[in-house]
Amino acid sequence: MFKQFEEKISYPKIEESILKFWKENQIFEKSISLRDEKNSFTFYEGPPTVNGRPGIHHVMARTLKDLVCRYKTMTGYQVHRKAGWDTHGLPIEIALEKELNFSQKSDIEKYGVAEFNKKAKDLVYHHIEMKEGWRTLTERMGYWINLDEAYITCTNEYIESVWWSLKELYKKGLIYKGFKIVPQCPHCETPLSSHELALGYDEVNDPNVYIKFKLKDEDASILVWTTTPWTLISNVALAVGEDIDYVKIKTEKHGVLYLAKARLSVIKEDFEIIEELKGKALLGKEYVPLFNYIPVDKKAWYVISGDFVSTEDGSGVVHIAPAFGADDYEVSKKYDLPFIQPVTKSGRFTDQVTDFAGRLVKSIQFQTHEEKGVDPDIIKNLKERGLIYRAGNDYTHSYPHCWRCDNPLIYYARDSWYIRTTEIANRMIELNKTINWCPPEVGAGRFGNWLEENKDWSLSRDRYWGTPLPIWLNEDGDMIVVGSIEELKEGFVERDGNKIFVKDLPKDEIDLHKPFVDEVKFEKDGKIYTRTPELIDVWYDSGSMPFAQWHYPFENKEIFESNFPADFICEGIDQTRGWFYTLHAIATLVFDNVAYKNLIVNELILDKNGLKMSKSRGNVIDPFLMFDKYGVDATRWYLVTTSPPWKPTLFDEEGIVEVQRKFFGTLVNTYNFFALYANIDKFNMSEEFIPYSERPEIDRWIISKLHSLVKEYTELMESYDVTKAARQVSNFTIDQLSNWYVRRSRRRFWKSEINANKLSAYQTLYECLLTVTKLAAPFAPFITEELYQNLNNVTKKENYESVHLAYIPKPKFIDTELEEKMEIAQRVVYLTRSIRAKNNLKVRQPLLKMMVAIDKSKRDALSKMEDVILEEVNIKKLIILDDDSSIVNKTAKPNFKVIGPKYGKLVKSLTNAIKLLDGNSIAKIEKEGELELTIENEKIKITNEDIEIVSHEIEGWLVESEEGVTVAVDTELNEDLIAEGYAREFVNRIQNMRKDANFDVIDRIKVAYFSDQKLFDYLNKFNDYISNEVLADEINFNSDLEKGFEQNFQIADFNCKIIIKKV
RNA sequence: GGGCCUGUAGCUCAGAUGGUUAGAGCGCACGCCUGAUAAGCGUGAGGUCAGUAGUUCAAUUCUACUCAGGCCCA
Repeated sequence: MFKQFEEKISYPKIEESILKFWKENQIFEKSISLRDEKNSFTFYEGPPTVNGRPGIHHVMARTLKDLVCRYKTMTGYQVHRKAGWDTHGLPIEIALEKELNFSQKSDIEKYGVAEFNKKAKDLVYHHIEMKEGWRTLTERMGYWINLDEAYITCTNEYIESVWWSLKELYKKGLIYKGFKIVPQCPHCETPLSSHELALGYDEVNDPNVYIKFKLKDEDASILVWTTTPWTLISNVALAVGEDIDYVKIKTEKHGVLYLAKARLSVIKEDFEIIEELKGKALLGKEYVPLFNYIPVDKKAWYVISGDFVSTEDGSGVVHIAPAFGADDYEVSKKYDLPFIQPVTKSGRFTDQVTDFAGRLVKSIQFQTHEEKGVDPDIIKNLKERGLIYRAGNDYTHSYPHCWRCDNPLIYYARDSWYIRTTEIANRMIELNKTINWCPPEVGAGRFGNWLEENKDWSLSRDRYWGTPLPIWLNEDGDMIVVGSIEELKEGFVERDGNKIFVKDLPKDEIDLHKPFVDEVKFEKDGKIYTRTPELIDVWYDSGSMPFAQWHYPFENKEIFESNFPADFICEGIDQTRGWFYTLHAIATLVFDNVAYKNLIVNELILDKNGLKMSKSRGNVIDPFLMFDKYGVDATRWYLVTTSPPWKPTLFDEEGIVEVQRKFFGTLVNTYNFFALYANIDKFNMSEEFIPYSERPEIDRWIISKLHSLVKEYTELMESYDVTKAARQVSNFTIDQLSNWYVRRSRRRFWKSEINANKLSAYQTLYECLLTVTKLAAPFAPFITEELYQNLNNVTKKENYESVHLAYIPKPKFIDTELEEKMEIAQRVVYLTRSIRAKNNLKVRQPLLKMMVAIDKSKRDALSKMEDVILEEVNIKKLIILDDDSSIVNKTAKPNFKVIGPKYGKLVKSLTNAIKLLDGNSIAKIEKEGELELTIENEKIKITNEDIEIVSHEIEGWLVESEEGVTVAVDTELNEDLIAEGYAREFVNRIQNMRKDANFDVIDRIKVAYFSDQKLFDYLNKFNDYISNEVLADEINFNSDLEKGFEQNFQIADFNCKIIIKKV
């Protein structure tokens, strides 16, 4: 027996039981072990940072990852997939600082690095395993990935692989220490890399200040604009553009000022232009420094030239502080300007800056409190000295913020370690061209541009919880780079004044983290090497996962080699400069290869109003809530089908409801219909298989449609267009299978004894259901499993334990001609229904005849579909009209695609001429294939191809027309038709009563009714028909049935009481 | 300021190698059908395909610019 679904299905409940089934039978494990290892498809899991709870956007990315892997499995590939967790770095440290109530970085030192790191490790493991955490989400949503052998970035093995790769880079001369302007987070007291910078731009209001720099040798000032007043203390020069036009103006209040002519709009008072001059003329002018806290050793405070100066904002003069800007630093080297660095790595002024010593340069939000920056006080100071032209705090722009603590960054000159990625930038660009990006524009555009502007990778971080930079230095700056634990063992530690070699330490004391690694020292040629204290960028960790997840090259050499590069990865667009970049950069650096061949980029998920989801707006969607309400399948299906992954998705719960009702509801309903009748007929696919060629037209049609679907689906999936693939499955199920095939074929299931025709219907519907189930399986893994089990457990046609171990079938029976035929039939039916609807003619009322005018080439197809059409529209006779039929009025329409290229400019006049052609001329073209016309004094022979002939009305009939098909319906009724209509009404009432009375579909009944004699006269003619339809053994007029089920009706003008009773 | 994407019905989205009637679902109104039945189907209202200019016999589609929104970069 096929299992029937209850009327009210609880999808979440089914999903729970499927999860159990998978677990007990190890289906996931089998989906890998049962596939040929030589036919592998490699997927890399981008490790989420295990920090806090997962959200709906994680469900999106994980659905895409999962469905591609499941699909590949179902096409025969072996798809290994290791989960991974990103466990190092600032996000974890910050979460922990919060927990420990620390307010600044130095608290960690006070607390003890060893203890801090131990806590960090505990925290990440807790986040992985906690309730409603990562493991729960992954399992509940059916994301199949190996969680038990996940790679975890904070293990010794992982770090050792990372170290190995760094040593490889060192050997290639790609690692160096440099003094550069870097984005520095004063809160976290660490530099960030440019890709981290990309993660944290925010719209903010900054100071908008115009300052007067007094010139030494004339009574005038240069007007300078800045948004960072705190950098003025380090000012050493002013830059102008040599070719920019400047003006010298006189004002009442502020005296004589120099500024760019194009920026005069900043002067809000009356002024007089005294002189116009080029920037060149200003070069060398000396000015009085604003501050002199710090003595300088070189010539400073004069006007220099800078090609970066623009007149787009400000005053057209840029103040130069070499310690705080990349342009400033570069130009200062060119002019040999002094370097003033009065700010510490934590963003505070040094004691040298007496008035502001210890003050923060920017406001910072600490865990416990906010501390204000120094800008307002500097402005106040300058104002008191009359040096401010104008000061506000209203300059709105996007400014980089720390991606984890949200505080504004400062550009800051300092020492740090770099990877020379610029050396392989061209190679990265080249390799990138071989990657299949979905969508392509992100790869060519966003990522491509990024590669072209490549800067060296700022690798080091001044933090605690992360992979240590494996570099040891001696006092001369000579370095040792450690590439493995073996090499580390050559070092020693000092314990109680004793020197102990690392190799002699117990194994569990060797922890590739701070503070242990800092203890280790090396001795070479009599010199002592100590570790440089920095960690590496956490993004380097995740970018190393292709090899580090396998502890390569220390173990698993073959596995790594056969699984590199990945065939497929999939992450959010925010990873363009994150993981996508670090994977690509490291693969290019270490292996001179790509790290992935195909990738799907997914966009943000917004709320239904298009706003970003955020806790403060309260519009965050909890994935677990969706799962409990609608189930995982509907949520997954909705996310994938509502818009392509690479377009922002507006998340609307209503959408899930609709998906569930329309697609899943229809699919399950269709299955239930099948199960109902198959059970009655004891059908189980053990019957003789009826070859497609011997099946009725409608069966061959749906089979052909099904196989066309498989073909299209496969093509789309192969090109990673998963949204379209799923939409096709849904359209087929709803429109073709349910609304046409099943509806058209219903009678075959519920009528008559079992014969070839009925068997054919069962076999056809079974195949459709089974195939649709398989196609939908990667997207909706649960309900498809349930359906597959229900179908296959009875028939035992396949011996796969799970739909996910089955194979996507190959399309083999496609009959395009037949599909086209049915399309014509469907069009005729729709047109006919439209006529009936417009004229209020119920379908239950049979009509005598209809006529169809259609192009010659399609007449044959139409006549083959006659039965389907007539039955569907309840009309007795179909007349297909010939060309020379005089009842059709024909006009001609130009076929622009043909005449356009042929006649060019004549098209306009020709169009008019064609539209004016009369019936005779059209008939002539139809008969002779051509007609001569004179257009603008040119003789033109138009042929059949040049025009399209449209039949648009039939005299005296109700007519509808569309795309070259014209349908006309004869609405005249006679007594027989009326009688038959009544009989149908009567049947309909009884069927409804059977339903209301809860009779079984196969129960036989007796019928009795009371009504007008006239109605009886009509109905009596159709007694056999009625009995047959309602399974009645007898029908009696004007008699009663004891204890029968009775109801009163109105049939046309007659009142009627009907009583039915089971036999 | 630069790059990329988006702009089609009240809403969510399709589509068109440029061809004269631009589609679907949801919502609304009115019908219909129903032995799958708390489904289904049809009809109707609703669109200057963001705007302007250009290329073309023909532009919603191609090009340029403008406007609006998003993401990214400076």
